[in-house]
Amino acid sequence: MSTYHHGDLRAALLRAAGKRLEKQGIAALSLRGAARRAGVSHNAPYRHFADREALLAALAAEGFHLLGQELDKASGREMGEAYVRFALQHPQRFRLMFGGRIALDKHPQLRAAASSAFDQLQAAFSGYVLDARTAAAAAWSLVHGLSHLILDGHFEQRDEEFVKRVLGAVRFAVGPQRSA
Amino acid sequence: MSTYHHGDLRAALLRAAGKRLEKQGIAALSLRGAARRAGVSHNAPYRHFADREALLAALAAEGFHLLGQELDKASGREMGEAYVRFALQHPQRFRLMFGGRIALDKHPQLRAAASSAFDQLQAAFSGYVLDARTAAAAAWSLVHGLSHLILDGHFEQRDEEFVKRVLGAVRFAVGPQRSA
DNA sequence: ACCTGAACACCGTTCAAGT
DNA sequence: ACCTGAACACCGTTCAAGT
Repeated sequence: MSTYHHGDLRAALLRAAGKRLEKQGIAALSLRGAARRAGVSHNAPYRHFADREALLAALAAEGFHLLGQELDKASGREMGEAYVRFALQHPQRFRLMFGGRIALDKHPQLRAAASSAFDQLQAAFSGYVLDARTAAAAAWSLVHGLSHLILDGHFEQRDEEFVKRVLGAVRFAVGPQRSA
Repeated sequence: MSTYHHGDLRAALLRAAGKRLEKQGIAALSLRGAARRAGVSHNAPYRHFADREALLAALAAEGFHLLGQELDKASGREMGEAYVRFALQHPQRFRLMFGGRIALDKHPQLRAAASSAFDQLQAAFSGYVLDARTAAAAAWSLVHGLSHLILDGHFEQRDEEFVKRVLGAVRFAVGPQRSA
């Protein structure tokens, strides 16, 4: 047995850190801890991650890919609800993705993963609104802010019903309801 | 001279930490560092803050009070722009206030300061919409999400013009434009 | 290439002690 | 009450060394 890590130490570290993330929160993430849990010396992770932030960036990238898959499954107006649902189901992951702990400039793969998810939101607006970019920015802001504020505990409610009501209270002025 | 700290060590620590916050970011905040800069032993801060999180909570509370003042100055529809402006002018403070680093449950003064600011946003909707709470939640989500996404660098633009265009793209369906 | 142990400079936090 | 120094258990990161 004695889990050897051949080429997959990187994967093992991500698995260990990902587990710890949702259970203990971002602050509990450490390179030394991940190494310990993967059964290697505290120094081995540096072969795969330049520093702690690189580990966080990799975990965040996983999150963006997962979010993209969830948005893919939803269509049109349900995408907003899917976005909020993702945040509520993976609170720590969501915070990691959007908490400003990672400098996007230094991690191009992360920026790519993020804007890919944004593109999907934007696509939902293409073709039927005048200024799709602006409408998409507003829609993203809405769902993103709602997610964050719920996670931070600033609303009394956090059920699906509440989310739908808030999202339903908004119309996009540049949208089709104007030319209709 | 030799700055004695009589009763104001707390204030001195907050001043030192606040300075460091905007310059170096949240991760650079430490009780030991604040003590060093205030000229006391690394242990003195514990007389005024139970732990590191209590220091962060106090800094965040300052931020909520400041945000409240800015919202006070603005009226009605300008409050949204004022909110985003506050975030862009105090990025690290804003992240501290909303980054999920502080457990609101353990710091009631912080929760109070936060919901006081929210009340101001909500007041802007009272009396002229059917469901003021829902509309206010949507409006807060919109400006909050926009602020965060701009800070995280997810939009190419971040000028006032862009902010106005995004905020202007939204109508609140429960608002007066329906019954009008 | 991949992994190791030793070392350095930082933390938060606790404790016993001083005034 | 307020402050101190010593101590403990953690970090991230670097370095010289092993296979």
